[in-house]
Amino acid sequence: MTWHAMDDHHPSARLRRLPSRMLSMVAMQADRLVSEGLARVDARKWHYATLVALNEAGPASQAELSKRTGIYRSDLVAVINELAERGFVERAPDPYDRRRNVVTVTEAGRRHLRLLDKLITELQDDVLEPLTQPEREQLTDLLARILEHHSR
Amino acid sequence: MTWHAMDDHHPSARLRRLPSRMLSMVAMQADRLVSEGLARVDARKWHYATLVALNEAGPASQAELSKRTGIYRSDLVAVINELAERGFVERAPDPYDRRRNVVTVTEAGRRHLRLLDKLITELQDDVLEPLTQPEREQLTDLLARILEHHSR
DNA sequence: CGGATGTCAGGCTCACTGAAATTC
DNA sequence: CGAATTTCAGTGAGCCTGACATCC
Repeated sequence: MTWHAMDDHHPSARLRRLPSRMLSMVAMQADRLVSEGLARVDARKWHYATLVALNEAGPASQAELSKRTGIYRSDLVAVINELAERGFVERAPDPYDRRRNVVTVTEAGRRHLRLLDKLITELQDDVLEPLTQPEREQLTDLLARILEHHSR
Repeated sequence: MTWHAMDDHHPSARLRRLPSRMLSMVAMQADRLVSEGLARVDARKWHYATLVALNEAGPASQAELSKRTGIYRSDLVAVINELAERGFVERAPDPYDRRRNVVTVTEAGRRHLRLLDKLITELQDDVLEPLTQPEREQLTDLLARILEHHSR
């Protein structure tokens, strides 16, 4: 839905506690915090997702990366372009399967990932600030169960 | 971020438990369920939000409705158009303040809202299916606190 | 005058589709 | 051949800005 800042607004009681609506709004708040935080170091969420995937499971084709990160194959092109421009990954044709590109993290990429990891951790902390540690775990558990349930 | 169905994919462990990412994904799942459900009766989320707001607090100007629902005042125009086309609301110039329109629910609108209310309740149930009742309350409580915290 | 209101015309991002070209 | 891969072009929705005319 289209909600702007609800600072001084008074949505109806029925709307205020609608789970799907709250999920949208909280997701939007979280997204904003994370995106703005990452923008301060000229990064985007996808950069982080891609670098994490590459770092944890090694070099991969773009199709493989798409599966690991959940980014669409068609959108991954631009992400890899951006990361390559910044020198964080290298894209080279796969000699064993010439349809593919092999994407590899560079040393600069690994350095950048360490920075992003720190930043992301802080930003998650900002998002969840009002919750205690056990509450945060509760939230992620509940979300994980919903997520898994709707992914068959 | 851009995630498609993650049925058979294996996102890295670090990504899988990222709160902001989980929030985005669950919100997207919920949004999809709700939007598809509402589409079956030719309705959109905004229709519901607007009808609820009108029904609970009475006729209002579009600016007032924007505050109640969180829909941008520029986007509300189209929503009111759609609801008016379907005969669910009436838009009339306010005789006491000629800048404004007064938007009023019709009887058909009230009937439609009762239908939507039933539908929305079922859809929330679908979204939260894997959770027990106390867990659902826990989730909405946690979300409400985050929401409120980031709205100053 | 400053400020609110309804409206329109865009902006940008995001999720997603489709198709073409190449290679397996 | 059918299937997979990269890439590009484009759609449609959602969020948001800006501007204009009108009226308080």
